[in-house]
Amino acid sequence: MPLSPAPHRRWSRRKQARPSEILAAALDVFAERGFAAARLDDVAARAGISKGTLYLYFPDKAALFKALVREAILPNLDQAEAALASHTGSAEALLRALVRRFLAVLLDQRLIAVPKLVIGESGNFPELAEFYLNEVIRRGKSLFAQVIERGIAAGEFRAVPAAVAAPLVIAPVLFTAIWKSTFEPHDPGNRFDAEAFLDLHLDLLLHGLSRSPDGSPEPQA
Amino acid sequence: MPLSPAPHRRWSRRKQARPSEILAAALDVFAERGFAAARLDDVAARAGISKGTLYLYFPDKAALFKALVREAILPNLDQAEAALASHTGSAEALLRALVRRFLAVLLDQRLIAVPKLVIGESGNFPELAEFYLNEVIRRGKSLFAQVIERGIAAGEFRAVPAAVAAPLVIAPVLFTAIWKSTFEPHDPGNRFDAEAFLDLHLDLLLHGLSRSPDGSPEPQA
Amino acid sequence: MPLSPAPHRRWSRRKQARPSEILAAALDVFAERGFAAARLDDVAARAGISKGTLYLYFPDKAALFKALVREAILPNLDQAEAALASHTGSAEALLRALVRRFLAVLLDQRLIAVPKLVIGESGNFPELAEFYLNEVIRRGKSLFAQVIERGIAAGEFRAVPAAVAAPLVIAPVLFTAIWKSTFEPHDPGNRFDAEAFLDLHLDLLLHGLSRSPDGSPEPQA
Amino acid sequence: MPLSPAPHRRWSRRKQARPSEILAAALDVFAERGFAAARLDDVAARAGISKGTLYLYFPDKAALFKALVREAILPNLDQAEAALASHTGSAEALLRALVRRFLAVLLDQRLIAVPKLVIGESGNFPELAEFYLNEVIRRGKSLFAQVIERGIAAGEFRAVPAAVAAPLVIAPVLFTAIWKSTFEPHDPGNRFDAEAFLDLHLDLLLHGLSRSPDGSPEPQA
DNA sequence: GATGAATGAGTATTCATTCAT
DNA sequence: GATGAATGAATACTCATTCAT
Repeated sequence: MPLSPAPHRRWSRRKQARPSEILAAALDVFAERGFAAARLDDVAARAGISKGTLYLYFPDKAALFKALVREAILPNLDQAEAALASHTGSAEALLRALVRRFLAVLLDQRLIAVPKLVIGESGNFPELAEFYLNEVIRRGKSLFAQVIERGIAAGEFRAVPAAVAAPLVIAPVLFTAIWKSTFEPHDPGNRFDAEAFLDLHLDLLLHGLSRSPDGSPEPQA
Repeated sequence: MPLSPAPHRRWSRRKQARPSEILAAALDVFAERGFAAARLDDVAARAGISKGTLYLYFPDKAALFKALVREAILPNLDQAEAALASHTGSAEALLRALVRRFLAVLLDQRLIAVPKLVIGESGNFPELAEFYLNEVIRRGKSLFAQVIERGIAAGEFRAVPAAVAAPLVIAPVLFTAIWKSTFEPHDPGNRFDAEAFLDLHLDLLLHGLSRSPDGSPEPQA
Repeated sequence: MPLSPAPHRRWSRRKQARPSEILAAALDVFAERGFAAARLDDVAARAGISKGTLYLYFPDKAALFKALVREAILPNLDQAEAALASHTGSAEALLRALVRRFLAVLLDQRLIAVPKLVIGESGNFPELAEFYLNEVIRRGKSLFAQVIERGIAAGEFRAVPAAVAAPLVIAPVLFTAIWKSTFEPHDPGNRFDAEAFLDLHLDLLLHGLSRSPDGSPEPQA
Repeated sequence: MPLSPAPHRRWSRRKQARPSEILAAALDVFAERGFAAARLDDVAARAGISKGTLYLYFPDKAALFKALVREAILPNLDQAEAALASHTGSAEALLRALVRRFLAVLLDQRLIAVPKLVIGESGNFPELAEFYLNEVIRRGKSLFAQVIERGIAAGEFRAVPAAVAAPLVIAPVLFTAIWKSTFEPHDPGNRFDAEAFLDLHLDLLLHGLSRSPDGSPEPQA
């Protein structure tokens, strides 16, 4: 749990907790307003500190943004990589588990706001896009590529190019998270059924990846 | 071609051309900076007019944004719906054609900026998210759902729930367009191979959708 | 009738009528918004012409203001001076008549807006204050002073200094007009009873002015 | 003394003093330019602060205006009401004292600018006119009406309708203050003799109000 | 003459950042 | 460390004025 959404335990030294509290507040505000429209006043107020104190911890708004990306996302990648390393079951089971965990993290921790911010601000903050690309996306893509390769090696999957297939696993997950955070609040009647959507996604995908008993041809790269 | 990227005309009948010229400029600036960080000065400068002239055509920044969505996106939907109505071949061929056309429009006309803007600004402009949801997304989703239903009716596809499957067709296309506009500029070595990616997407998808001769089981909803 | 509040007679040559129509529109707009907040767009729209046409008749906003003062007020002064010259009855009757006429003009023609504008803009347009002082106020004050002097000369009034007393006649009239245009619209329950107010004003004033042999007031006619 | 025209204090406890300093500056600028033409830059400069600091104390221009009305006028009304409550002498003495005090406040503190602003901006800021009507004018009118009623009750004055007569007391005072602030600066030769004017006003008025020994008839309402 | 599209200087307001306390 | 008052650069928006048609 990289961010501390709770007011924090009584006995914790404040100075230790502050950065995380601030980042949690920043995530909220950035998620609601976007980067440019987010006001540091609001971040400070939500973190329960003064605006000046913000600058004791983060030199400027962009640094706050970067720290948020770093602290919010990377631990989840560490966790997923550990899961990959320790997994012993089938590639399909691992793929299903990672996809569900991926979506859960994006939604439960409101972390979907982070890629949305990166996407929205890549024009204004190229270094952030680069950082995100190198530290987050590459690792995530590699993670799923490894799962696919493991499945191919084990004879579970057909020999698709893993680097091309990996984003194909991810895209509907991101789609779901973006949808739920962007459109569902404005679409009161229709809940987006993420379960059914991801079930169908995984079923079609795994069906397509599976070595079919009838010897259906390998899809071309 | 809803936007006129062409520079200027003679010194008359300008009033007709202005709105499109302004919207083309606005698309550029919004795409580069996002909504909140875009300066109307820049839009005006890029359209070759003064700031005041902007306000002769659009009452405020939000209206400019809305008009952009309207004029840039809707004609493409009209076109796609016409293609659906007049298509006589297989559902698969139609699906492949629409997906390619969809991506081409997003990239060639830089229109991917529009959904990115909507996503980034939905917190600040809820009415815009609603408008986009109702006018664009619903129609697009319905379009692909109809193609799938047509395939099911024709016996080409298995009986998947079309409303759930439609976003599954779309997600990788949006992913590609977002990737190419957001990350590829910062990732000079690695070109994202959209061709290969969409080929694999369509192959796996159509494979999964196809009525297998051996009577493989229908995927559960 | 210096201003033309009506759309104008069909047969009138427009070029003749235009300036008056514009000034009538300007009076409306200035009365509603004050000088600085009045928009020439509104004046033009209300006059039924384009903004450019305004500049064919008046070089700038200040000139419009000055012309308004000139055309709206001076004819009424001419009229009042003519009434003074031709009057043959008692000074009291003349005073009463002029006071009532003064108020009626201010209210009926919405001319109260003009002194209000002069008062409000004297800091920004010193020349206008000077013009109004010299062309309007001096003449008005002189007018009432002459009536008082005539009354003194005729033995109707006591020998008060006429130049000091004249503004004393005027002040409650202006007060009434300002009240009715400024506060009565926001005070729906309470109509300001201008009749009773001016009656009391004139009664007390004339009572105070009246020549009594024993130093006590003579009963008024 | 509600406004602090004094320049500055030590470098602390400034937050206390700021609002009054700002309002004093605002009174100056509004008095010179009117509301719409006043620039907040000028207010800030005159208050010795930056433009941004203004917004720390007043949310917008209209709020500055309202606060000015509130802080500048109401204490004087409190004072006058206290004087009325504690006065033990004749109604005439009280009336004379209040009238002189009224004028002195308007001129010494430049407060005449406030009713001039209200009059000039009532079209643009109806709520301000309402506020001024309810908080200032009603109380002021009631104040003078009470003095008159006290005089009637004590047998000093004739039985005139006090609510009608009260504005009659006030009108020449306002006239004087408006004159001195609006026209006297542009009329270098002729000083307006406020002393003589108010003397004559009070003499005629009190003469008219006084119970004449010869039993002259009460003026009709 | 008349129009109204175009202009750009002008102003209210916001907000990231600083710094004296 | 923490505060929050102060700053001023930045920007959306307005409107008097001009001028090609």
